[in-house]
Amino acid sequence: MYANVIIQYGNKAVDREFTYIIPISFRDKIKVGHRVRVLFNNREIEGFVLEIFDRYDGKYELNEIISLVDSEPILNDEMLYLGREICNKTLCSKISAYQVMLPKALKASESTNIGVKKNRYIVLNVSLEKLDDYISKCRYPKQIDLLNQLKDKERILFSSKFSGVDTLFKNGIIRYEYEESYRYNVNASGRYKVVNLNEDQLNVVNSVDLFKHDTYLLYGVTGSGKTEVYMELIDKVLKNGKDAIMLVPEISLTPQIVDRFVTRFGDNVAILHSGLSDTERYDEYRKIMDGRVKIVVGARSAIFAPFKNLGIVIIDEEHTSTYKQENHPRYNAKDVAMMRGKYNNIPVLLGSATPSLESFARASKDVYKLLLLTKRAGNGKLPKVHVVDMKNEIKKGNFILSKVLIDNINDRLVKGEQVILLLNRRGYSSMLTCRDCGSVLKCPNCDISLTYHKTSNSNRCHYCNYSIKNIRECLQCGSSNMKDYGLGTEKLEEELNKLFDARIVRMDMDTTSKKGMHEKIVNDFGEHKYDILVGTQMIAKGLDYPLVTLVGVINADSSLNVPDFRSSENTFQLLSQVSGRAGRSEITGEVVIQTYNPEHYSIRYAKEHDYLGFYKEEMSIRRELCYSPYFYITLVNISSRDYDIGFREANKIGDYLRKNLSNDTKVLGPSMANIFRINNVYYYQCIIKYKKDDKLNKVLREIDDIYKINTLVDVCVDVDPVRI
DNA sequence: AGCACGCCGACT
DNA sequence: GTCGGCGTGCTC
Repeated sequence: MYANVIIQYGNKAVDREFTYIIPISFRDKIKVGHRVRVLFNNREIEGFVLEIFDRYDGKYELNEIISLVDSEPILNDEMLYLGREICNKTLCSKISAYQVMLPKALKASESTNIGVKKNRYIVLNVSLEKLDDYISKCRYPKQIDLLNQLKDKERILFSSKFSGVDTLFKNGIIRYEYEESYRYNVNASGRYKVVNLNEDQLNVVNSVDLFKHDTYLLYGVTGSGKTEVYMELIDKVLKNGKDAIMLVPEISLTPQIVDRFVTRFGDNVAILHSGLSDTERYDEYRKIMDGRVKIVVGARSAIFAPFKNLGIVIIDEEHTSTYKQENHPRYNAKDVAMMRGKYNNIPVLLGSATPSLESFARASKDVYKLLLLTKRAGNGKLPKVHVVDMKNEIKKGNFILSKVLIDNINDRLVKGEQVILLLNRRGYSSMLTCRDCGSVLKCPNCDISLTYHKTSNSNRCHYCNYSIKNIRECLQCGSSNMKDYGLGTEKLEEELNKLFDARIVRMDMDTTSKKGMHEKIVNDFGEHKYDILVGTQMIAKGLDYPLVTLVGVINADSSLNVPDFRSSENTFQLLSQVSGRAGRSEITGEVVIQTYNPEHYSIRYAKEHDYLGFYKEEMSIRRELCYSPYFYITLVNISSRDYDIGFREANKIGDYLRKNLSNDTKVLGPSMANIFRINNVYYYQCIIKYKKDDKLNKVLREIDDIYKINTLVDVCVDVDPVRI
């Protein structure tokens, strides 16, 4: 018997199956999906069995498989299917398609020592008579105490508090029992209660057919109680004896949402997010594998939860780009959800207050089934939105905060209510320029200006992490006449401290990089330890604070000026989402949006809470410019450390695409990428727009094959990119 | 990724 | 003559 094995071994050139002989000793045990140890190129490594067969006609002298790593296969049939589909759709390497589905402890690699934690229990090993006999002769009070405890307890968890336990063990009085334990546990806070659904919510729940595959789009305004709907559906799925996956964006996987699920479903829930250590992640994964939990709540990779009887997949905030992995393999959890939906014949539910144009377009063409929640659950009103034209404010000398916003903040502080301020740029100021020679302080490795961070007194590159401390003089002309431009969260925080006598907390990548800080800020703000929360877009999603009645957006244009065809959509979504943080209880909230483009349609429609209006206008632009959802987009990224080689090869690739793809397919470029140079690597890109092109997959694979052995140029295909 | 094989310059 | 430079190509 033979097995085809795929291994993780550096170069893309070895991303194929290699054949090994299955030794007689485990012929009856080995299955497809098993993790095995093999000798490859004189090194012992791990791989996955993808095929088992009886006859080998090839010409190689084969090695035997050394051993099985685990007693059961790591990849089940569904995962093997998902791996093939992901590889096919995203043009990634085969091995990465399988590895990405697994926690680190279960990946095929050279060595892992992430083990299973076991609890040790002390159990009585002799009859009660013999025990009494032993106690009467024993001179140690601590041992006697322990033995007396064992008289009416089946077992006692081992602890270092005891003494002489090993002596008792050696004397055969007690024995040890071991049991697997899980390191990560969350308990309900008791802050949440299970609420009854209103009529609208019930209608939505009842519209979902749990016994066949369909994709549903739940379009529900902020605060309409989508989470309650999700939980009710999951409850029904559980009652049918099936399991559920619920995806949320990483940054909204806060203790709040976890708490709500644990409150309702207890220890039936596993949590998967990037904050877990490798061992914790492994434990959560094992809870799923072992059937100890029926629900997983998690970020992107939780879509691979190895449930054997999946009943529903729910994707909250479906419009967010975080479901797409931005590095290899570039899979989108939404696509994987559809694959699992079809495979298991179960519903997939996408939910959002601002659905992506792609999803809403599919819903309006009945490809997805549209479900609606048009009212806020507690009959709360959507907040009133003021748009402030900063061009006028600047004339009045208000550079950072407008008068309206200052007045409103003061008003809330007096009333003891809370304020959230969004500024989508971290750091202190966005650039440092010399007033004498006009030069801008730039990253030496990237085509981008350095951001000044006052807390660390350094100028940092947000792309390559380059950092230079304490710049007082211009590096070009030596002048000390330096001026910083642009506004970041640090400077805003400083300004707020000057203007208000309030407790202010800042939440951005810089204040949340330490483990647990994100949760701490979220919790502390929730307990009203602060009055004002300042932050980047990570504050826009999911947070639910009844005391927040004012939301301010400081520079609404920052996401508008990004050169991406989705910048209007992203801006509209961000403004709508952050506005939704205001007035979630009885008190109606207010939102102040500061902008230099008050007439821009994404700001106008966000002001009116008019998703449909925005949708229609944006769709007509997308149609005009041949963008998604009217055309599919695939990006071919070409990068090189050598400017000329990159340019030459990018042009070759552009020509090749134009020559070999269908006539109705449009190939743009190559052009220089948005940021041309990052870490001294030059980036070019070709954009492919198509409605249907049977040749595309084949042509892209050809290009991939040619360049996978080229060490000077890197070619990376991104199907359905979320960013251009 | 490693590691071997292979074909040309400066050395005991 | 040989030791070793790292370019190319293979790994079951």
